[in-house]
This record gives sequence, C-alpha cells and structure tokens, in this order.
Amino acid sequence: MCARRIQSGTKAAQRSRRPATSDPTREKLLDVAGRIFAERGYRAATIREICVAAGANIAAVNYHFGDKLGLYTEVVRQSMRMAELEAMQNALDQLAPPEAILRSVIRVRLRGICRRDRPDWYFRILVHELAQPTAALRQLINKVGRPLFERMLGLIGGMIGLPANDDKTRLCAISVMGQILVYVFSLPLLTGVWPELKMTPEQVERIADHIADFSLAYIQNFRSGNSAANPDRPTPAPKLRLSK
Amino acid sequence: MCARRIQSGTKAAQRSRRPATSDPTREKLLDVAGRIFAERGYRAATIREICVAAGANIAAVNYHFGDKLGLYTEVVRQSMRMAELEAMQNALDQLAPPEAILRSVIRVRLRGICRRDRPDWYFRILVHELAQPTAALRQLINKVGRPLFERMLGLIGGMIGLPANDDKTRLCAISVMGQILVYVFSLPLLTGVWPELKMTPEQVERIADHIADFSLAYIQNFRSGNSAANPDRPTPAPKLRLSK
DNA sequence: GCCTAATTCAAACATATGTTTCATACTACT
DNA sequence: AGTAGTATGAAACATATGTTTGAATTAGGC
Repeated sequence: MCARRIQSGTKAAQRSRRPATSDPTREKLLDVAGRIFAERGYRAATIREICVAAGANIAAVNYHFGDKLGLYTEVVRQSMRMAELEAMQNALDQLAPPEAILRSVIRVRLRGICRRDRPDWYFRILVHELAQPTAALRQLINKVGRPLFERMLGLIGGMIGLPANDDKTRLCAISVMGQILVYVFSLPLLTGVWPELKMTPEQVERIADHIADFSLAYIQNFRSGNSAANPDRPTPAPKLRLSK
Repeated sequence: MCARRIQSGTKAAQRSRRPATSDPTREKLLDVAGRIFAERGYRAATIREICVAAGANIAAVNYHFGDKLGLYTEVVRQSMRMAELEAMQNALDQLAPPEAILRSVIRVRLRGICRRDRPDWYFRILVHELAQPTAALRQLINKVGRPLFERMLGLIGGMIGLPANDDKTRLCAISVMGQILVYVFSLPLLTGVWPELKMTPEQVERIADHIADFSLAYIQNFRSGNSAANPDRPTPAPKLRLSK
C-alpha cells in the first residue's frame, strides 16, 4: 500500500530495485507503448489508449513507470539498446572493400525502416522527435544519429581521400543519409506522388542499390579526378570551408 | 448578435460573404497562426497561445474562422497560394540547359527552407503533417510535393534519356529531393552531429552546389554510359521494374 | 444623435487526459 | 491457513483546451 507512493515519489527507485524481472504487464505495456508512441508521438499518444491496448488498467503505467514520461523514457531507452546492438552487428564487416560496406550500410538501414511489425521504433520515434522535440531527442541523436553519421564519415572520407571532419566528407555523408531518410521521413509524400511505391522487400533492395549507385558515382569520381567532377559547372567551385 | 451563431453553424458561409476584406484582427490572427502552426503543428498549437500572440480575445478565432480547424485550413490554403506563386516564378527559366535548371531548382528550394522569418510555412507544416497527418496532408502533397516532384521528373528524365514515369527517373528524383529535404526534416539531427552547420546564406549556397554536383555525377554518367555507371558492383543490376 | 449590426470581451462550459486514491485480488512465504 | 507485500481495478481529481454564451463596445447609416 505504500509501494506506489514511493514509486510516484522517486520513479527511478523502483527501477533499480527490480532490474530485469519479467513482469508480464510491464512488458506488455512497454511493447504496446513502443508501437503507439512510434505511431502517434509522445504528446498525441494517450495513456488510456496504451493501457486498453495492453489490456491493463489506467493506473498501471503510473504504477510501473511513475508517469507518462517515465514510460516514454523507458521505451526510448529500450529502442536505443536495440539500435546499438544492430550497429555493433554491422560493424563486423570492416574488412570488406569500402564500396561494399557502404552498400551494405545503406541496405541494412533501409531494410530496418520498412518492416512495420518489428521495432525500428527509434526511427519512427525520431520522426516525431524532430517534428516536436522532447528531452529524449538529444539521446536519440547521440545514440541513433551519430553512429550512422560517424560510420558514413569514416567510410566516405576514406573513399574520397579526405579526413572525416572535412566539410566535403560531411556533405557527402548527409547526401547519402538524406537519400535514406527521405524514405522514412516522407514516405506518405512519396506514395502520394508515386502510388506504385509499396516498399516490399524486393523494392527496398532495388532502392538500396540505386542509392548506392547514385552516391558512388560522385564519390568514386571525386576520388579519381578531385575537382573535375563537373566540367560544365558555372562557378569554379571555391574551396571555402562551411565552418569559417 | 446572431452573426456568430451563423458562423459557428456554417463556417464557409462567412468566408463567402466577405471574400477579401482587410480585417486587421483576422489578418493578424492568420499571420500569427501560420507561425505557431508551423512551429508546433496543428495539435500542439493552442488557440489561447495564438490569440495572446495576436493580441486578440480567445473567442476571436472562433468568431472569424468557426473553429480551430477552420483557422488551420485557411493558414494552409494561404501558404499553398504562396507555394504556387513561387512554382510559377521558377517555371520561367525553362530555356536554360537542364543542368543549370536543376541547379537552380535545388538552390531555390534550399534557400526557401532556411529563412526563418519569412513564410516557407508550408514546408515546416509539411514536416508536422508527415509526422502526424491531418486532412490537410493530401492537399499539401498535391500542391507542394507534386509540383516539385513532377519538375524533377521532367528535368531528370530528359537528362538520362528515360521517360518521366520510368522507375529509374523516379528514383533519381527522390534521391535529389531526399538530399534537399533532409536539411528541413532533420535539421536538429544534423546540427546535433555537426554543430558548425548554421545554415547561413553562404553555407546554403555551398550546400546547394554540393547537392547539384553530387546528383549530376550520377545523372550525367548515366546519360553517357547507360548501365556501366558502377563497374565494381556485385550484382549485375537486374532491370526489373519496381511496379510490376 | 440615435439605431442596427458587427466585433470584442470576460466568463463559463464540456471534454480529454494525466494523475491520484483507496479498496480489492493476488502471490509468496512461514 | 494466515499474513505481508504486491499488483490491479474503478472511481475521483486536477488541469488543459476547444467551444460557447451573453453582455459590453464599437462602427456605420439614417
């Protein structure tokens, strides 16, 4: 009878007490909340909707997680654990040629986006966080965005013969990431103007290959003939740095 | 005394009655609402916040626009009018070489994104609509997304020698659009991993040039040697269509 | 100068939603 | 079996927010 009062007072206490016990309703709540938060975002998702979807009482989330933000934080943390795992897994193929690695990274990222059932929640949650930020955004950037970006920087920097912190390397990395992210950030827009786009596994594979081809055309050309990428360019490409 | 009751009953009636009268509070309300809706999205924006920012009473929006959705609809409609105007303006330079046109389109779009003061509201509103759709999304796609996409399709299709409705043309158009949109959809993420990115006019110009260079490398190479874009590609690029 | 209609205002109303409360059911241990 | 700690349930509470109401104020026409 006093347990819940302790929890509502210090939400973290209850967490440290039972670190990984298999509480069925708690697990169900986390699972359902992940789906709903990813779908609607933090603000639009309601505790009642989550609880009825999980078959739990309205007070359950408050009992197990302190408050709505506690639940959200736990969902984000869990999602990011998965993201880290995935990143570690991908880091194994370091000995392949960089072109193949880039192709693989693009494919894996794009695959992770379209499977609706399984959680790539951190990606859909990231969409909502970017539209309407929460305290979780910083963590999400550091744990999800940065690893992908750093990986791209290392890969591309090596391929174009520039350091990872060169502006040109960063611009190229953003170009590649942009081509990937557009399929998760603005998928409704794309299907709106291109109804045949269904993101089936075969389509995703084909899209990933296109993005790799599209990107490698510039990257490999840059490597060979450094500044002569586009002869018919109007301005002669001044080499000023973005960060002065 | 009965006027407001008529309005709340049929919101459109009041619109048709006074088509373009310069009502100061109505104008102020629209202006402020555009800013706030673009910033917070439809759901998170509150009528009270809009009204106090406009120096109007809480009942003003209900009196002038019927309800919150009426105000939002009007804001979106007005934004899209501007978008159309801009699109018409850009369509003038049709006689330049396609490379120059593509470069210009990229630059104009990217410029429109970063000016915080002026309304490119439809772009920031589009971000929120994609994260959390409303009835306005379909219009926004048709009026904002489709023109840009169609323009890209025509341009790129002509450059790579494929029809506008070819999958390859569409993939290329999405690649270009993705590189642009990533700077508006995930700017917080980019500044998170690259703090020096400030989106000053000079930086924006440099970024636009990079995107053009990056894209033209593939497009122009595709035009000259159709399938031999990447010799060291593992799979031999099967030519199956995305839409079977 | 007054009257009618339009507009503005402060307050109230209705609903949605996060949160709390206390009673009840359940589980594990002795 | 009995009991302490834990979990669940139904209802109530507090707040935020869209909406409405009726009075007060202003503007324009005779």
